[in-house]
Amino acid sequence: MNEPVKPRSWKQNPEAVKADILAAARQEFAEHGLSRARVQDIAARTKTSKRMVFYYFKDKEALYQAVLEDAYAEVRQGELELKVDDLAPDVALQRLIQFTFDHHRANPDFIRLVMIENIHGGRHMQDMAEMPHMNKPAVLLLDRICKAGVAAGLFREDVHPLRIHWQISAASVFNVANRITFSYNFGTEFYTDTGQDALRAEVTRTIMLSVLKPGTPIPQTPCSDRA
Amino acid sequence: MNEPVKPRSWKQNPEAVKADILAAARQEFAEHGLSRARVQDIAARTKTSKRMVFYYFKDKEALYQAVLEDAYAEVRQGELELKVDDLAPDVALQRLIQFTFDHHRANPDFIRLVMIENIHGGRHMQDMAEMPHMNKPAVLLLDRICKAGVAAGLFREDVHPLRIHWQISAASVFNVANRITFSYNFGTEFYTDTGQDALRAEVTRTIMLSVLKPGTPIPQTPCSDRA
DNA sequence: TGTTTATTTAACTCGTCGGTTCATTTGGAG
DNA sequence: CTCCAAATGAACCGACGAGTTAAATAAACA
Repeated sequence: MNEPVKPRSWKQNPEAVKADILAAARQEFAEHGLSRARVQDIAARTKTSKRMVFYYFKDKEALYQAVLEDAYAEVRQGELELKVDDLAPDVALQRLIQFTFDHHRANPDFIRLVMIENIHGGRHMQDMAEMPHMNKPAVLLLDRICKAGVAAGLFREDVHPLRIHWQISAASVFNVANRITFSYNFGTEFYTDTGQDALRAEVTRTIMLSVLKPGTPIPQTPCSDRA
Repeated sequence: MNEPVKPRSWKQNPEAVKADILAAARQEFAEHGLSRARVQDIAARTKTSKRMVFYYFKDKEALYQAVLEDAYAEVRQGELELKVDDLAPDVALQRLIQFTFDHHRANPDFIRLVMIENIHGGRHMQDMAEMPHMNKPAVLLLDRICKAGVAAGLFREDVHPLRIHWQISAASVFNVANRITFSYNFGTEFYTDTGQDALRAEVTRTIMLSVLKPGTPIPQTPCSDRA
């Protein structure tokens, strides 16, 4: 339609401005880390000015914290899009693994923020009260899948949902977080598109194997959603 | 008392001073990251002064690089201490997994440096020519184990040594690198001593299962060396 | 001992960057 | 139109910290 090309006057839309800043800051923080990120550079990525960054977020740390919270919320929200409740437990678990692998791969910025937060001892996430139960759904889903899998006689009796989650996370996070050092030390074969496919298949197979009762066949992989 | 408050004389021992600085810097960098580490604080941990840091290492980046190289060398050196060549392939692999898990756990500073390097895109390790072949022994060892395992009919025909290494690393690195965020989000049960033992056992079992031919029993875990 | 050179110290420089001040503009409500 | 509060811009400040200067002192060796 006929947009006013020249914003000779701005509309009051603080939320949009804040969102703009948040997005810019996420990139900048993810790229450079907390201390190397420059507020000036963040501002440069936005439609607004450095002054406004401090206007809407009190200081750099608060901004970083907002970015972290926002990124967590978004990524965890994305996880809810996986619908597996009507599938057989083994298929459901398999898809969950593949989905998580892809999802992390599709969100490298988030992974970097998590790395940064770990380096900083989790100092900033501790103020975020909502965080603990943003993460619950993932484990609850795994819990349901495990219960169903055991009930169906497909899974080992001693499956431990949180441990499975740990293993899925380990592979999916490591894949993104340590890409650089791993490639440099051992070559890039896993970090081509086909390499990633193979890796995902192997990770999936490995975890499935550890969960299924001995002898239970692994479901044929349904080629699944690429993120 | 009128004693010589300052040591009036010192011995010329540049190597010791450099090593002192290197150790202090490693702690400081591991704790705070590259940009948040303060040269002044590094100096404070040494017996010498800030000036000397610049005297022996030209600047902060060069010092960081020296630290990284030193840490890599030390950790990779430590890996050579594992002697498994005379063991059966399955037992050897199992011990390698357990050893790696423990070894990483015992070297959190190293892991943090690796995280930092990943965040910085590997910019500093690229100048280190020796790095690629510091890492070879680990994969070569795995290679030998795999060949022996296949030859003995214990391992699957399609084992891929580097992929196994990837999986061992993923678990061992994630365990240390993401301890903080994982505990905060999902509780600390895996990060007690007994929790770590259980986790290591599960990681080991999982990877063994993915390597062994279907039906092959996993060796009884020999309680192994704690790092 | 004397001379040279490596090592050390304290004080200083100076750019960078988070954060602020203050004046101005704009939108909106009455 | 008028007034107020929200929003914005430009210029500024101050501290923090990497890296330097220059002079002092001890070691090494003749």
